[in-house]
Amino acid sequence: MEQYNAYSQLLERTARRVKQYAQYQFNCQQFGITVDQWTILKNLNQYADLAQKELAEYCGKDQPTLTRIVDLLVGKQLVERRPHPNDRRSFVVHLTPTGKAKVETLSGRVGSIRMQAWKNLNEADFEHLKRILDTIYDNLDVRKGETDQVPATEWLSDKIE
Amino acid sequence: MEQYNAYSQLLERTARRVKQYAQYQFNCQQFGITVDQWTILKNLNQYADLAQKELAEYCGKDQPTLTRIVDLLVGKQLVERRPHPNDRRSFVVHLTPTGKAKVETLSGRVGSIRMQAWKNLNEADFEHLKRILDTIYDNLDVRKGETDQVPATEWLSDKIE
DNA sequence: CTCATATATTTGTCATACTAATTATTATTG
DNA sequence: CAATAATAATTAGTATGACAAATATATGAG
Repeated sequence: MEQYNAYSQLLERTARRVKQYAQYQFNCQQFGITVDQWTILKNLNQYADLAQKELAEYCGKDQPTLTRIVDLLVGKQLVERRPHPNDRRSFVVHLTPTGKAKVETLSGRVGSIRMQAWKNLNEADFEHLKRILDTIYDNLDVRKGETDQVPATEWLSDKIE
Repeated sequence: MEQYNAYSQLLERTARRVKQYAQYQFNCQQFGITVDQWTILKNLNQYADLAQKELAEYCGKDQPTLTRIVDLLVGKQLVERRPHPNDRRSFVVHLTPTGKAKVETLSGRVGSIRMQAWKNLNEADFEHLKRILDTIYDNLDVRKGETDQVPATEWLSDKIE
């Protein structure tokens, strides 16, 4: 039973290092944003003008966290909040021209940075990993069946189109 | 190249859920500590009276983070700082009787909680996962060769003895 | 239509991660 | 031995994550 604790820690430790490595490279190369901020910009560029709730869903963040990241991006003038056409409770987040330019400039460089993690691994490894992580994710759904969240599997395939 | 970004996010998202699920159960069952605090107690119980730097290494935390977690555990009277016998810069962290009792009480229950993540997976999956995560971890060693850190593989095998 | 309920966002609080800088002490070098 | 460099721990600042509560608006039941 002990080993499950160790596996969990291994997973967390690896994820932390992946993020830390990316952030380190972002800093060295003076991207001027954090890895999480990049995630927001990336998704906005892909899907364009999402409400914050949707954006949070796509980015895998909760709403308070998203609000704060959007605040920072607004401060950097990379995105702006626009009123939602049908719902005055809601905002649509829009990439500014500066933001769009940043996505386009950095896209390839982020890709190279991310790639570093996956050296020495092959397609079969990716498939294994994807299946295993999806299984874990679904094992831990606290509110199973109650919500309309995107199943783990679809979520990923959406990203890599 | 895009897919590497998505894999990284998948990994982070899964790790986050594993931690969140465990913390949720800790809270429901009123363990009175966080998952990260548990990691410290667990390692102290296993290795006994480590200097903070060593403890940080074993737990996969950096030193500032460890300092703060130890502060919280001292506040809960689960551990205490003792002077290091040979080095006055350093402290040794010691499990109090209360702390030791807590580790013993919770050990099995934490194991059960952790196990939940790994349902529907078999030994081969664990082996794959371990190998893949270790590969990633070693791919991202920023200061390769410069430090005496524990290689990924040994780190895990140490935990599950 | 009105009231109760649900939803989108924000704010607050605590815990953790990373970086840089500070302090006290130890180790090294000339 | 004295000056310098290295190390253990701490502190400070910023960002993120989880959760609870507050606010404004929308929706649904009667």
